[in-house]
Amino acid sequence: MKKRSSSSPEQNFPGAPKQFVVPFLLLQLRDFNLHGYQLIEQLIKLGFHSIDRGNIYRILRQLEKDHLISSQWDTSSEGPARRIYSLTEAGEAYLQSWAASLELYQHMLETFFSLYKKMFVSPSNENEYSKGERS
Amino acid sequence: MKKRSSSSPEQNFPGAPKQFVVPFLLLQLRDFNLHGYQLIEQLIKLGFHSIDRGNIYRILRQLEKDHLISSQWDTSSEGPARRIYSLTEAGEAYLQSWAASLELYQHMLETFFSLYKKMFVSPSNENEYSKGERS
DNA sequence: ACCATATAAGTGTAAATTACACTTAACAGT
DNA sequence: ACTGTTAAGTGTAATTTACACTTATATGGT
Repeated sequence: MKKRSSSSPEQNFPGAPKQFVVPFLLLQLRDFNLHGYQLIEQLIKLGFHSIDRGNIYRILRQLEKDHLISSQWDTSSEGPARRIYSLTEAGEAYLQSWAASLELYQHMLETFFSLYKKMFVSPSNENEYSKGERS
Repeated sequence: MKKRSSSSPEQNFPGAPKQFVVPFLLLQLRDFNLHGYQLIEQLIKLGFHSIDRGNIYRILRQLEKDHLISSQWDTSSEGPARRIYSLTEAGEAYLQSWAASLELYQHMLETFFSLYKKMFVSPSNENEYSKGERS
């Protein structure tokens, strides 16, 4: 029954959405076979502070169900057993399609900042842009 | 009881998350006082295809509850009444904090693509990078 | 022996968000 | 009267996220 932050202004930049996390996970697995704990560490290094580790494990299990990654237990090294993930061929294709999507996000962000930085446009005819209805 | 696309690879790039939509809404209202329908049209022009119009109206009502935007009915023009939104001072501050957050997203995307494009690194010592465990 | 810490992989679940379908209302044109 | 466009919603199942908690192996300190 507790209330969470929602969209209220006090705090911002919640955990990056799955749409960001998934392509990063796949990208890392393209170059190395890694286990969840390592993947999470890498994500944090890449800027994903405040990610929920539990949910990352869930995302990995889901990606495996979708046959985009595969796993096998590694009991060879010391410490608790690790589930080593690797990217499947389907996963590589999926990563490619994600890259295309992220390019769209990138263009949107560029658009945002190009508009955002137009703070003080042409003060001479301000009436054209001043607050009011547009035709 | 119907199943939705989930994270399965067949289709990608779902509607951009609220985290993207909100700053764009606020940015538009910084320069013009607009009503929901216009804001939605602008979003679509900016690349937000497949947004849910109903949810945008809900987001606007929520932003108003949070005192980030304010509205008033406009019955002057023909057609159905419009709810004209304008950005509050708190909303401007919120937009600024969102801009900072979006910069972080931008850096992440840059990182993604710089890693992603490193497709075929130094084939001479491929064994260093070939699939296998990292130390 | 006992405790704390680090590593590793989870589970439980309330709250928030998203997707998809549907509704209401004003006005314009045929 | 019916169709189309503009405008602003509501209902709600499915999905995602946030926060709390659990299990287990091994190491180092007291």
